[in-house]
Amino acid sequence: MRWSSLFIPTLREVPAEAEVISHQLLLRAGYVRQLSAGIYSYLLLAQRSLLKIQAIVREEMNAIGGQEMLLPALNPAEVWQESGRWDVMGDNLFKLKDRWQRDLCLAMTHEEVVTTIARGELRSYKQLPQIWYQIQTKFRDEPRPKSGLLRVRQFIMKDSYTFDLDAPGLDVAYDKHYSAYCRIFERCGLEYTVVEADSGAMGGSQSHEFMVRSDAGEDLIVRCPSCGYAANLEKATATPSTPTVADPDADLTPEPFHTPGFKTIAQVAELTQLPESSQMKSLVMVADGQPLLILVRGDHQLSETKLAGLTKAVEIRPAQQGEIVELFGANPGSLGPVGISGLRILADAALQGRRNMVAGANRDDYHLRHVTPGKDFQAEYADLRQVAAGDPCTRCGTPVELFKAVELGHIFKLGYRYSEPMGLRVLGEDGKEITPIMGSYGIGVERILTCGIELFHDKDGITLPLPIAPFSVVITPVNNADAAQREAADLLYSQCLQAGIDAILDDRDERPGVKFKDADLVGIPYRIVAGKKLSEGKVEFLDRRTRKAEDIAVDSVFAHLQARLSEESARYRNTA
RNA sequence: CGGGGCGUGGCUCAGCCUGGUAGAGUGCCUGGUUCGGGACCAGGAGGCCGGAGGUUCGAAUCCUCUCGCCCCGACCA
Repeated sequence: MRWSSLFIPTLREVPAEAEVISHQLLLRAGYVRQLSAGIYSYLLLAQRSLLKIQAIVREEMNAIGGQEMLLPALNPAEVWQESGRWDVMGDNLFKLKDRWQRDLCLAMTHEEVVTTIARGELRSYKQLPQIWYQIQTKFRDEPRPKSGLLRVRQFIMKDSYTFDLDAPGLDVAYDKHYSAYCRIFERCGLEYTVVEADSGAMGGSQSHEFMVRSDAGEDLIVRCPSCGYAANLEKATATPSTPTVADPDADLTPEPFHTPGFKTIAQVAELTQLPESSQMKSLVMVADGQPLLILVRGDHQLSETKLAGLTKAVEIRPAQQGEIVELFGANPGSLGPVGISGLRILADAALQGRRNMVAGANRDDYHLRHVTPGKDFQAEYADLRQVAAGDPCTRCGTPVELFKAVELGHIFKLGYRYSEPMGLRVLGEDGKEITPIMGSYGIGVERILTCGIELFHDKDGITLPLPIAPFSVVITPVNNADAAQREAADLLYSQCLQAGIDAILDDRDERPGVKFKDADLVGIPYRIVAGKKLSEGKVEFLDRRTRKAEDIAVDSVFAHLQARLSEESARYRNTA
């Protein structure tokens, strides 16, 4: 393509609304324009890159036997009501009415639709397994769209769904997706981590997320640098660090002491000269209307995800002050487990076996010392705490690290969550009805582009990996008015076209500086410049990432380019 | 939904406090000179100052309401 006739609106300055680097560069490099909060137009460059990403996804999905479909984005309310998600998804589901006032929604995923198709058509065990997928626009009314293309209300997703006869069959489908996803992200040139993920309150036995480390990310990942254990913080486990001070080794009785105005764990630690790890933190949560007393060690944080998983509650919220006073007769800051009855008490496993700790006295401005779990109160113990950086890894004892990441893909064993209630049945070999077991698997297509930019950029702009860059090579005559330069560039450009190389010819009537800056900004992996050394029969060949430039004879530069391209492409394929 | 910030030519912003004919840089158009890292000279186009209402002789500026965008939190397949 000839740059002079393309719409590539690059900007010199960073638009004020963009804060994360990928967002800034997507705007500056003319890839996207924003239409509204969380709604973007993908211009030429973004679309070219996204199409390359989709081609890779498609190839790998086809390679595991995936069958590509295209399902409707506009769905009738009925199927969502049938699965229960019409209500469960709440405001996140875009809902609308047609001219007859019938309820419709814009689909955020397609479990309901594929299950509807499957139950209408699948009759026999002989038809299983099935892997169905699509690459399609999804809609989610996010409460807070942000960070450019990272969290948006309309986005492209590759979503696939598998139907199997039994759990071992699902394992096979799941493993196929796992390895296909690895190949996809490797072929896109991304550095990623696979982590164990929370499978949610909706059941399901196993789930992995494919994450790219980035400060722009919204997820926190726990990883052991030694044994490779990696999990989403929501689900991660680790050994609690040893309490800073050992518990008093005696059979002591709880004893109140005055703590006027000392409400936080830190303040009480200051007063008692005992570390936070010697205290019990009491939190009151309301799970589906049921109040619960939650205990964690003073220096630990409650994981609401783990609590939700344990209680199977749909809605969990902190109790309000009024509710707390009614239940405990004291205000937050002086709450504790001693003397509480008629209330379910859940304690984090790290408190089991501890003795003589400090807790609130359920009387304003008083705490208790010498509180021993199991003796002074009874509780159910479970893993409820959020892992902290530096906690010893459960497997190998190495301190774990914590980092932010962006979720690129999520694979999920659904189990019978949809097939059972929606009545998907096939006949088995023995003539009896079987409910197929399902899996669902998603990849955020724009997130591959966005993470590619987050990972690969420098002060001059984008340095996307070759497989997902919008063009492979830019050919730049320094001065387009110079006939020799223009003709050399033209020749090379037409050679590229004939060879199927994705080249762009910068034939704009601009000064060289402008063309170089733009080429750097939009991130084309290779640049060939026809300039003043053309009179000596040489052109410059430049690698965008390394900035290495070499002078090459005009008549061999095309061969050189071909060699570099195939060498570079091979890098991404060989690792797969 | 709670907290904060911002809406002024395409982009970045000044002007607002202390009301009095709307500015700069950059980009864009025309002509000329220039041509290896965002050139220079000259001329020019482009803005209901987010919207509505109010105060005032007079509002970008003061007041009220409202809409939009961004950030933090809440929320969140």
